[in-house]
Amino acid sequence: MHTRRLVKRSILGSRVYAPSPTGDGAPVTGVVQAVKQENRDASAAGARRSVYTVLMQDGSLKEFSEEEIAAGFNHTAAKVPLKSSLKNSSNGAPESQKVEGVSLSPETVEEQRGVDGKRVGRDPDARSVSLLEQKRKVVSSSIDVPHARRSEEEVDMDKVTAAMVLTSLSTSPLVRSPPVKVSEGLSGSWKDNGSTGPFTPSSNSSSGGYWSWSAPSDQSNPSTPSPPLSADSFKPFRVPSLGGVGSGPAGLEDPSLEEQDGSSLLFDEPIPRKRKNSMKVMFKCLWKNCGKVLSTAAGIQRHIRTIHLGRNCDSDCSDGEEDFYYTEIKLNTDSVAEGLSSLSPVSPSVLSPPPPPPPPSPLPSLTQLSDSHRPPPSTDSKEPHAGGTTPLSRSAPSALYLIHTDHAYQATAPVSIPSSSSNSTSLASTSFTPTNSSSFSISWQSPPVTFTGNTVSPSKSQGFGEQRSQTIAVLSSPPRATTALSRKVRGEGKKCRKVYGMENRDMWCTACRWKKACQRFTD
DNA sequence: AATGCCGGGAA
DNA sequence: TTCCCGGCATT
Repeated sequence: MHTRRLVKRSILGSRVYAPSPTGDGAPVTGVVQAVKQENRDASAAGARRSVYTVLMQDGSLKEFSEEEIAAGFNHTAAKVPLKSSLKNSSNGAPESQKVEGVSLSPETVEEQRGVDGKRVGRDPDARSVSLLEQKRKVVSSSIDVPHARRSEEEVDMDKVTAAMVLTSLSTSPLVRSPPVKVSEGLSGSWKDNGSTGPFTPSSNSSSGGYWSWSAPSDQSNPSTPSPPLSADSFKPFRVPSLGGVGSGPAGLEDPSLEEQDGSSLLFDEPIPRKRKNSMKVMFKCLWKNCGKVLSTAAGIQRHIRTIHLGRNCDSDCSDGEEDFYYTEIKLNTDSVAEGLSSLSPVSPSVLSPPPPPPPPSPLPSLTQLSDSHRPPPSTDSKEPHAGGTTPLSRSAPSALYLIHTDHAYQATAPVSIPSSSSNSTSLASTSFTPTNSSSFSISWQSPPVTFTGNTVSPSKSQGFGEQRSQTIAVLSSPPRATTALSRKVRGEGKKCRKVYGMENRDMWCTACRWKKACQRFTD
């Protein structure tokens, strides 16, 4: 109760704009010294008015009606009041309460507030009496409250701004939430956040801290972002307002956060983060000259199964191999068609036009590519881009590539290596100097243009390995006997454990989970 | 020390 | 079969 009341009072002392006394329309600023209620009798009803006594800049006191200064409130700083009003409303404190505090029927004030969201005065006549004094008292006494509110409000605003920032960032290069630090080095981003401090209520840093689960506390363990932190940051806002513990809110957030974490975790090792768009999710067939894009996973799977794998049976006979040949892509806007055409072939970096934002992601990948160099790059090179899931899909194709040669897979020939497309290409083209093989690796990458998640069901992946091996065997014919017996030589490629990390063990292929030879990232 | 995975074993 | 894990080979 008290709090509430105080809050309302906070109006006093607020700076407001008021119509110029001269009537020329130029607003003047002043500080609210007191508020009077008129027609109290109307009390509950609504139509009451309040008169604000404002101390003008020139030292004079003037009275203004609510309407007269309302604009001023909104424009300028009436932050505090506004907030408080919000809060109050949420609390739902009835008017009666107020009354009790004051001798009068201040409720009116409350009502007003509710109406325009401004703050209100609180008081009745008594207050108006010694404006200054009262004001001071009020302010000082209620200082805590107002502050709290204020911070809350600010927080809210921060939320909004944070959301906006995130939104904008999401479009930008990096992926996921961490985007905040995009500009900085990938690695650096975490650090910075930490150093900066998680989230400071008062500053806008909240945007950063808020979303960046990069919680500082966890710096030591980058791989495990700390969702909790972010969750905590919320609490302050929500919980209080709700009054309840807020298990509800927390619960809501956690899930999402967790998801992010999961994905983020995947990326940790490779670092590459992909931007996450809010766009459309499509599934693209990675089969060599296909590039077909469908809007549903089921559809693409069927397509692959029937068209490329030549299987007639339905999903039940699917061993998951299809997963390997398609990838989930997010299209920024539209240009789906375009993307498709270009995608299918591989066009080295050049084509990439589709996703404007891709630049960032590519870079990382490029660097990595260089490392991996060599033809076999297939497996490694991808990681950077795709991050979690992608590797899977890509690896398959790539592997086939290498192996084979007579198969359709390989095809990637740069069908359209067009000149250079424009902007997007820059990134790829520039850094892309790696070996000749590069063309291959890239080709795959380009498709992923918008790669993001993956999530094709992980569970299936398992089967894929088997098939793949079969295919290979066929292609390569007799030579392979060697490996079969004796222990497999340790594969060079990354395995599920490495790619996903222990934290995401559930994302490993079953073989890896069983400590068997990895079926997903075979060498 | 961390990985990858074979050989076994329990459910 | 599915799921695990001891333990050895590799890195």
